[in-house]
Amino acid sequence: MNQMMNEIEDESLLKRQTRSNFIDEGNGGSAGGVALKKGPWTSAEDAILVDYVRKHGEGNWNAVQKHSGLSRCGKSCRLRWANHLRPNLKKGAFTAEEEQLIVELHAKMGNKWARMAAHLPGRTDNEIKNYWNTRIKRRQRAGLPTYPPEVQSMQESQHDQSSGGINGVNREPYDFLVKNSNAIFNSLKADQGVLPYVPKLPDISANSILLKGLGSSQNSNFAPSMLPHHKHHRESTVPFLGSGGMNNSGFYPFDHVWDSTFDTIAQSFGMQSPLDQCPSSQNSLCNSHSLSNGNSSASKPSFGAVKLELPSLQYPETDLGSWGTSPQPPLPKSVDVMIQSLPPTSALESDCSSPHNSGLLDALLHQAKTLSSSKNHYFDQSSNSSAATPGDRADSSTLNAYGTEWEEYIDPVSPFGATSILNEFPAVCANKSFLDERAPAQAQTLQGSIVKTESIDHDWTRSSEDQTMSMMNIAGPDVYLTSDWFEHGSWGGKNEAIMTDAIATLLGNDLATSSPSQLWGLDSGTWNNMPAVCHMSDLP
DNA sequence: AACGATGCCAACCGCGAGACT
DNA sequence: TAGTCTCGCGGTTGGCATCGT
Repeated sequence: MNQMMNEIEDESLLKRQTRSNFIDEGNGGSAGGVALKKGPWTSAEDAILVDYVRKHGEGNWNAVQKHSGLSRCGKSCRLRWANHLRPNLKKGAFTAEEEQLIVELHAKMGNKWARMAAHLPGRTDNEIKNYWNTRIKRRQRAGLPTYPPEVQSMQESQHDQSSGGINGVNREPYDFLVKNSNAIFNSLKADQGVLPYVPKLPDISANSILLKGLGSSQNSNFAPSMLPHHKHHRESTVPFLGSGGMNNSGFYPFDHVWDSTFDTIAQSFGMQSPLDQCPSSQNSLCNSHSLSNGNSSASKPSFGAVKLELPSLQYPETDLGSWGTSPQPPLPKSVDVMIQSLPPTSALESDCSSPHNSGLLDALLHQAKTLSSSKNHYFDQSSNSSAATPGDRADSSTLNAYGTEWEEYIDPVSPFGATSILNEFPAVCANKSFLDERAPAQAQTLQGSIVKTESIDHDWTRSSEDQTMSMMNIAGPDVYLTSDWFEHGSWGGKNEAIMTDAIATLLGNDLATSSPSQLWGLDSGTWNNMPAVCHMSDLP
């Protein structure tokens, strides 16, 4: 099977390479007399680079060319690694939530793509930049303002509230942060052993950070600290989470910090965010997420559109099994058929799926509303969850910065309407164990964090709110985050049997047969001997 | 079916900042 | 302290895919 896949992929690679005449060895400059290659990367080069990073870790990129024989400059290697090869990259179309966040972040930061990427775990600055540029072009062509009115007013309100924040009226989010961020930080610290690309977190408590500088930009934004940007101080003057970043409710920044943090944590464990749950009750459909072509641009239905996320099109034959990619299950033909036949009205399209379809601006407005609503709803419903504390719930109302209305979701004419979804996709909404439903999505990410679910998740969550939200209370990722199983470092490889059992419980036996050590390409001995916290350079 | 416009993506380039010598 | 190295960021370009006419 793998061989067949590789052959197919090789063919497409060859085709691509032939098309692009990519090798430009003559112009690539030289290092030490060796002509440096430019243009698209081959799978062989990828393999070399991956192997090098596995052995030596990230950094010292110029040494890659010297020591690995790769005819690429260090810059090129770094770029390739950061944008395509590093683990936990989220590929594919931006979710509506991410799009919304990008707009908001850009309103705050401008063209600071790297900083924006820090708030979008798994996304690269290049991706965001490309997205923004095309989006701006589109909007400018349409004669629309760069930012939706909500975002613009939010910007204005930030200035108005520059004296607000922790000492201001709205202290609740801060209290919540203090209460819960230590747990998050602890989780992240433990996570470092599992997630190769989560850099070392400073050994400080979130509490101290919050106390020291929630109002100061330097420390308040801990999302970037989870990323390997060692020089964040460079542009640390732009407030994001700090008091200057508060909106009218004072809760907006935390909303995003939570999203970002949660996403990071969830991704580290191959889980989806609460808004990104694999909703399907049919494993086939869920599995299809990892296999169908989900390269769903804004112009395509994104319902259930998730693709097998190869690091790139040029990445067909690199054996990344040791990086967490286990052989993918066979693709049921019916899955593709089903997905391709999905009517466009079900899509959570970024540009034109608003109920009114009156244009880009309306679509963005609609997005903002729906996203806000979904967040509110999740937090409201998951009252028993450790992820949704009373503070959360209390402040969920303040998430209504965009004047959201839950009723939109059950609007029968809305593309997000519960009835329409239920009617059109009965398989999606068939009743089944929530654990069973969640399993495939989690499994996909566990196998390498290279697949993701897309807006299908939002749609389904809304459409089957009653049953699913209650299930989330016991099955949400927060449960795992706060479990002893996690805290005590089982993920770090202390006990593979426990790990495997846990995965079996969570994912079902099929997927759990890939043990953690297998997922990481380690023999069980190595796995068991690994420290609870390890780093990529520790991996063989 | 052909063609142009547009979208999307990957990669390169130049520059600046910090680290190192 | 100055020069060099390394890294990361943002801007830009080029090529393929897709869409619309």
